[in-house]
Amino acid sequence: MNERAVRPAVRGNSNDHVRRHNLSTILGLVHHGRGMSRSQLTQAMGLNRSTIAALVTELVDRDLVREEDAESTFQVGRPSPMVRPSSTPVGLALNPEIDAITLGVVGLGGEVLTTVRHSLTAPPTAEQAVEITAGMIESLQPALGSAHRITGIGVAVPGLVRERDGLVRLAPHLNWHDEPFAKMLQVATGVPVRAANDARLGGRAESAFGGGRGLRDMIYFNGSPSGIGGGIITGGSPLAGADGYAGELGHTMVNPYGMACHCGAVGCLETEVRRDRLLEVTGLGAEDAAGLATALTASSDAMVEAEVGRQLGYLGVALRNTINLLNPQLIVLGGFLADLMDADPSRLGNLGSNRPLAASRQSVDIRPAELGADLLMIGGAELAFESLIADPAAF
Amino acid sequence: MNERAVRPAVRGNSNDHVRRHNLSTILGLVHHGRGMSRSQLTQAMGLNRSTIAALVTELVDRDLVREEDAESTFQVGRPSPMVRPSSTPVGLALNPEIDAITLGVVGLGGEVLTTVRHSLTAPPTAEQAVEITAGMIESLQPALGSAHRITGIGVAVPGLVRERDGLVRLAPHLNWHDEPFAKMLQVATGVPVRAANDARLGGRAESAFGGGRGLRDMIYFNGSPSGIGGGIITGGSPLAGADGYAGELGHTMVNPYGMACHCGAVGCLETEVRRDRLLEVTGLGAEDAAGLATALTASSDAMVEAEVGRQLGYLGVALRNTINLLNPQLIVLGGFLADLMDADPSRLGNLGSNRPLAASRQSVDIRPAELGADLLMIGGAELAFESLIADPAAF
DNA sequence: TCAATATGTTGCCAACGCAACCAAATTGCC
DNA sequence: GGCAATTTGGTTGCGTTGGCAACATATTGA
Repeated sequence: MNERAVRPAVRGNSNDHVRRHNLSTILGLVHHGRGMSRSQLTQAMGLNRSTIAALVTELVDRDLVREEDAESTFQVGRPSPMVRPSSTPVGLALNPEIDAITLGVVGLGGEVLTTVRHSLTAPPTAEQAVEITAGMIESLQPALGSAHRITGIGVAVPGLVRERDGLVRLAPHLNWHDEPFAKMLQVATGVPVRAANDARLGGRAESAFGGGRGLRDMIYFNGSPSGIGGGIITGGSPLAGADGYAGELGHTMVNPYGMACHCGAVGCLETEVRRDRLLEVTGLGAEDAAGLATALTASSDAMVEAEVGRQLGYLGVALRNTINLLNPQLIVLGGFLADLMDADPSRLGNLGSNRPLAASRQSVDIRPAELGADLLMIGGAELAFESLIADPAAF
Repeated sequence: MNERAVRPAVRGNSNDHVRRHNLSTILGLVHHGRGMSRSQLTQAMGLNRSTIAALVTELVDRDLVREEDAESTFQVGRPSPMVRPSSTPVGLALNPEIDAITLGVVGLGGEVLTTVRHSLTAPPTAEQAVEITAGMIESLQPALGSAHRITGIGVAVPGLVRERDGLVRLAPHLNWHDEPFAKMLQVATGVPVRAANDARLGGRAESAFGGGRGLRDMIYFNGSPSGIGGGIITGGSPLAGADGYAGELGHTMVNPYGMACHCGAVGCLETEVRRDRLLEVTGLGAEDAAGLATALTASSDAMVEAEVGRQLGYLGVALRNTINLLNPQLIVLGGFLADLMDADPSRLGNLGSNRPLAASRQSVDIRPAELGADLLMIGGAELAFESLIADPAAF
């Protein structure tokens, strides 16, 4: 709650601010809870019943939430109507990758309505990605019809993104350097665009709708074919850092005698813990990656066991460091890191020679991710909904 | 139904909260800025002049701030009076150590008014520390007189502290285990007590009044005789983690083939980067520690150079990890880590094989601490003032 | 049937911050 | 020295918001 001198604490009419804050809080609760009864809202916010009623009515009028008949709660008393997200506002989530561009239509409440995948034969330039995306949105328009309203586009970029303005500083696999992607796409589509690192958005998705629901301090580790990234949630909100680059868990030093990383340093987590090596030792191809988890647990091969042990050891170092540094309640492992954990669940449970401080260790749980393929769509939509939820009355 | 008794996770906002928030913001600005003119407050907060006037008047009536004649600004227009922290409210800062207990009286604005040091021949038990502290406060009372009012006590503990309730989980050098120190001291003195890790409080002090003034994302590394700790500020407020244990930078893994740490892990930063080794190679005793900086820079001894290089290398690993993880604007080195940096300033400037990601590296500055001996007194007082600043009208 | 727990609606009150006005104080130009 | 321009302080009345109380109503379970 500490306001800093550098930024105005309050702007404009503060009566408006109260209203805005309350509308925002209700919409946020309904969005992240996928629906709450009025009495739950009243309790959660500590406001008067009549105040909640007035606020909910305004959100209904603005077509941002709708009220449904009460669910049977088997409780004494008059049932409280459910307040659910309206299906009218939708956020678009975009994920440009080397072999495809994926676009999702996501409703409030984090429900993925549609996903469209545009396959590519070569990594797209930023210009191509903008053009293709604009076309995909164009072709979605009839399906969306007038029943939906697009609130924004959230782009999950496999690279470093300056979140302030959506400048892609570096996306090595796409070979993008300093591309003002958010601005380009906004000009092309006329829709507000925000962009962020993909793993960071995955973390937001797991925090909002996955294993981190309701937790204030969690860390998401994402293992992708091209490396390891992460997203940190502290105090209930995503940790961005000065420019939005925070969460680069893949570049934690785990082996001083390890290989040089493409980032210029030595012994980074992502040079030691790699999906391709796991596929290699299990004899799988990149196209069989879905079977990696079963292959790892089923295997009794010594080579496989050794590689799994080696990688889990390095992962443990990174876990220990982050637990000591951030004292999270939960660590969520996504992508192939979840497969790796499944291959020897006890190993990460007691971190052996990588013991975090006992007190911090006691309060943390390490679990695989709950959200699956839709992770980045949900995370991207969080970005797309952000300004709507921050100020529902402005829409 | 009395909702105010409970503290729900998400709170709504009401008119009362607006007032409280605005009073709090003004008092926080005046405290951290050590005084601001009314017009500056108006600009910083974006509120109406008359509103600021009413708020400042209330704070003056409550004897939390005072108004002084305007300073000459050489600007056209009617001069705006300076709003400065009142000298009435004082926070007490306590720092129990193995060889002494230090108690400070600190005014709003972070001004250390008095410091009393009680030397010890043996590390105190928690009970002894409480007793001694109560006596020290008692003997301070006449000096304080009725002109000052104690708002609280903030304890800087060399160990792990659960910030929620001030339980000292482990203070190895004091040999305290699970001591409810804050509660004990509160019962003994009748004054609200909060406790936190010493390095975390050092970070808050540097953030509020040192090199981190006005920055939203910074990290403080503290090198003490007994180890390395740290404090993290993100988004303008201290990062606590689930229980307040966040910031244990001393237990970052920097050398997998290093020594076993007392924490149970191997190769922690604080087992490799140690003040006692620096004193040893420079031929200094523990009592000459103040001369360490000059000894290190003056020395041309190869042994010294090698040890400095070795320790800077390991420190670099920890810096790289935290920069990649948290993308701070500033890293402040305190204690003997500042001496270490001074011995070879260029070394940490370009981190060599410990290169953080270029984008994150560009936005970070690495500097020695600005605050000296009063660091923990100022940091402790921040804790003591916290509830006052959060709700000035309650006092 | 009654008690308990909800919601809906209405009217009133207190509090907040703002706009508008006038007064005051300082700088800079003539 | 005088005057305009500029900036801020002081005071008052206004609009908005949320809290609260009171009463009617809906639903469940004993």
